[in-house]
Amino acid sequence: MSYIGGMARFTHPRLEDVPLDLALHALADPNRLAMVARLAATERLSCTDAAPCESIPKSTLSNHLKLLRAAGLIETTQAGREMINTLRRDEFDRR
Amino acid sequence: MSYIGGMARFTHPRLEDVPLDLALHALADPNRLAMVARLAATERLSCTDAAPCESIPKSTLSNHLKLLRAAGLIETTQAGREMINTLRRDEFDRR
DNA sequence: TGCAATAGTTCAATAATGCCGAACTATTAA
DNA sequence: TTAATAGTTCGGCATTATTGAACTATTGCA
Repeated sequence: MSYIGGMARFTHPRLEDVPLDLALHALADPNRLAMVARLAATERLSCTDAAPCESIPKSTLSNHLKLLRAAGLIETTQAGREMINTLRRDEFDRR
Repeated sequence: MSYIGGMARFTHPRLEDVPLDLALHALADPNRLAMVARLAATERLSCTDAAPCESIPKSTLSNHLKLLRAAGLIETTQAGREMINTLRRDEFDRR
């Protein structure tokens, strides 16, 4: 039994619950900013593919994405063993 | 001998020399964000008057303003024994 | 003048955050 | 069932931030 594009596992905040300084903090890092730029250009990137460069360890990458998620900037859904990330443009544009 | 509104003592970066993530970092703090909001509303505030609340020690306050200055967001000039801060709106609007 | 008061800066120590390796979970493929 | 892939979690080290104390600069006043 398998299901595709699972709902699961990640919680996303309502935009009105994210304080502005939290969103700014998430963007206030060169690597995270680059990741957001990639997402803005590409839409739908796995965790690994979102990486701005090879040298960043996957635990750090995972943590960056967690922060961006908590800031309401990205949405993550599971597809197979990959975690697909997309930009939440509504949020991004509104700020 | 006394002079008014001295040039002195603080260096301000050229806007094009400030990386975006540095500017975002400066804003990514609730207290600094509140200070910028006060400056946006009031224009011309001394260090002490820019404080978002009483409980913040002056050394911290001074440090916050130094960061905002380094981020190109505010301009500081000396007037007597007060340091007058103003928002650099050009920068603020451009970002 | 000189002394006290005011406004803010600097510095060093502690407190708080962030990064990353290692171990772990989940899913798919063979 | 075993191995490989994709990512998460956690604990410890490293980097940053906060802040009290000492200092500098300017002004007011006796």
